[in-house]
Amino acid sequence: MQEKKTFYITTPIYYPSDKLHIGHSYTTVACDALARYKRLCGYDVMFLTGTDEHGQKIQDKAEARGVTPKQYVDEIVATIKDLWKLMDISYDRFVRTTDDYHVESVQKIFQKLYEKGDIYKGVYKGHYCKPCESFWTDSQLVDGKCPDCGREVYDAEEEAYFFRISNYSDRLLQYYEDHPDFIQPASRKNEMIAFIGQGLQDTCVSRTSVKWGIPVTFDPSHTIYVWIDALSNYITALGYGNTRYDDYDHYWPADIHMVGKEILRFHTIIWPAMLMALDLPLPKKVFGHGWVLIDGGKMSKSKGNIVDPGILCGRYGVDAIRYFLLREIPFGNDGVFTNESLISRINTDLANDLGNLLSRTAAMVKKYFGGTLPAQRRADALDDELAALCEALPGKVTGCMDELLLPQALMEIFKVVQRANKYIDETTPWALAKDEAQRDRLGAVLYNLCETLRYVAVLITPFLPSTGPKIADQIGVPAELRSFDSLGHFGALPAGCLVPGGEALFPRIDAEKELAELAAQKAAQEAKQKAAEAAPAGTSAASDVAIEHEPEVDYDTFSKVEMRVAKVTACEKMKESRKLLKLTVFDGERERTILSGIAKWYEPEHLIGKKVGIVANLAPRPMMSGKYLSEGMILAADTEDGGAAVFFFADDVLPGSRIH
RNA sequence: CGCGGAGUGGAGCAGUCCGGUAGCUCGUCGGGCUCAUAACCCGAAGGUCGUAGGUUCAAAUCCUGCCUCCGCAACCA
Repeated sequence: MQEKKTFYITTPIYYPSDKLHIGHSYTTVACDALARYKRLCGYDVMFLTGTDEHGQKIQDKAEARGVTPKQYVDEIVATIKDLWKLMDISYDRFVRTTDDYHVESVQKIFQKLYEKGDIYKGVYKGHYCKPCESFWTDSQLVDGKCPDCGREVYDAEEEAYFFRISNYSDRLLQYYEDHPDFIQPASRKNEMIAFIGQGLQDTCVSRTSVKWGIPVTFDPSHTIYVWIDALSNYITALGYGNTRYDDYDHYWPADIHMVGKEILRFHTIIWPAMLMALDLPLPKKVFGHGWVLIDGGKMSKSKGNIVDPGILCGRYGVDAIRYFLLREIPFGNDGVFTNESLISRINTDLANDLGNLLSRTAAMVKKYFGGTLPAQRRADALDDELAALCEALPGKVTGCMDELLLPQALMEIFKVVQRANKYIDETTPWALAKDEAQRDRLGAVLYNLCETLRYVAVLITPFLPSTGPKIADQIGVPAELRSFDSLGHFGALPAGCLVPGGEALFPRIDAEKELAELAAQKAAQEAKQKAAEAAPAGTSAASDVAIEHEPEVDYDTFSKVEMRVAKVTACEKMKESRKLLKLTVFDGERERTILSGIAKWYEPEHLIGKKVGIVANLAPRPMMSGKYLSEGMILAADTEDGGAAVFFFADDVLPGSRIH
């Protein structure tokens, strides 16, 4: 017996420092559809996802919460697995970078690269400020002195391990040339080539300052930094360097690494270089997909526009959300999520076209034939186009999937749905039903519709895993006719099959009402939030803005922050920056310079003469590679649109007054 | 001159590599049908393809300048 062809596909491993949002769902759902499709086509599929659990940020968050880092990530990983279960993600394996076997493998990989000379112990040459216990590079110094305290610094070195990636520039470029499909979409390939062209710096692959990480075996004061730890998950999860799994030889190299465009560089430069250094084959394809944008911008907490996939699935159904993501986001580009477009997709495609086609077909079989299709059928030339379209569909969808054109694959399926709706108009079954002589013809028409729906049901299942079987159930498709192979020729559905029908697949949404309700919910949440802000002691349990809290501080700690009123004496735009305004303020004693990222929302002339709040004892900060020094911070709040609102004080407040 | 993307009917996009009647989805308008989830089917209107020049028999498409928007990087202490 011939061995099945394998297909290995991976998502990035996600960083569990927060709840996942719709963007993570997008990546994962896309991989899931591909994995399911390949399984349907008979491939031996390995679909890997997981979490990247080390690093400073997790360490900090855990500390703030008063739990160990492991406890912290365990909790979040549980919610991630719940989300994937909810979203019908059929992953075969879930790798965590804190898993023992992964740790063991990563340590071996690090050691091997070190022994080969691809990792070497190097130093950051720089400058050390003893009182501040801080390490600075040349560019960070201000006038050759410590940027924090302005004191003298010593020449010093901090040790770290480096990966000799510079050695691999030429081989990487050569590989791109020999494998034109390695980086997808092609437009991003040029970016990567340009990046390498600038010259690759050896990458720092260890930290001494981060404790929450995998220790370097032969030098335990170092932990392994993200690249080697995280990227290698794609092979450790197959058992490379460990005994937990044993299918590295079976599945590697990966067919597709699916990643967001922001991490494409690491997957097409660092990761292949690592594999070259390990003398391992490279993945066949790295696909950098676009982002799910909200109202034309990136999701961000300060904008309060994080879309929670769990809530959406609860409201509209998992398959509706999966459909939207897979259909609406163009191949390799960014796509925009709005409630309007989501509802519109659900109504027009899923409810009107697909759901209604099933509903009207099942209703007619029931009405005219009591729910059982007759064996007596009379064909007509009108049927040919529909049948031909169905028979061509599996090939078309496969073609799209091989090219990773997921929206196009769905469009092909829906073309058939639309053709079937048109077929009903052409054949007018309700007219045939009035003429007893046309009974055979009517039977054929309804049979063809059921058979068309069978094709649709089978092929749509990888995208909409619960809708496909629901369609098949409603037209009584036997189990053996739900396979890809059963789509060989149009007409396989047995005669006399029972068509039970059922509930509407996707109830139509009253868009106006729904949008009004969503708006009302949003307003209610905002009001709740405002109320919570007005009453600081109150608990704001529900809010669509994820509020991140700092650990509680005592009064002494708070009083260490010296906030004062200052008068803006001068203010100008900076030609080097679009975001920064350079303000000169009088703080009661002296004038100081503060750079503030509010240029987008304030004109300099509107600020001059105003009294603003500043943090007066914030350590001065060199900016723009040390060209400027910012001596403090202007108090401002985030606005709804992601902008900033500066606090202004009344005329009778004197510059220098303390703010408590 | 830091890097990159984008500007096409009301909205969102394709077409641009390889010049030759400007296409799709939604929306609007008109018609048809009544099996169905006020769903389905047919038809129409609507665009000087950001802008100014250039190359050409011919430019959304190639070249040059300019304008606007958006990411990224330096940076928002």
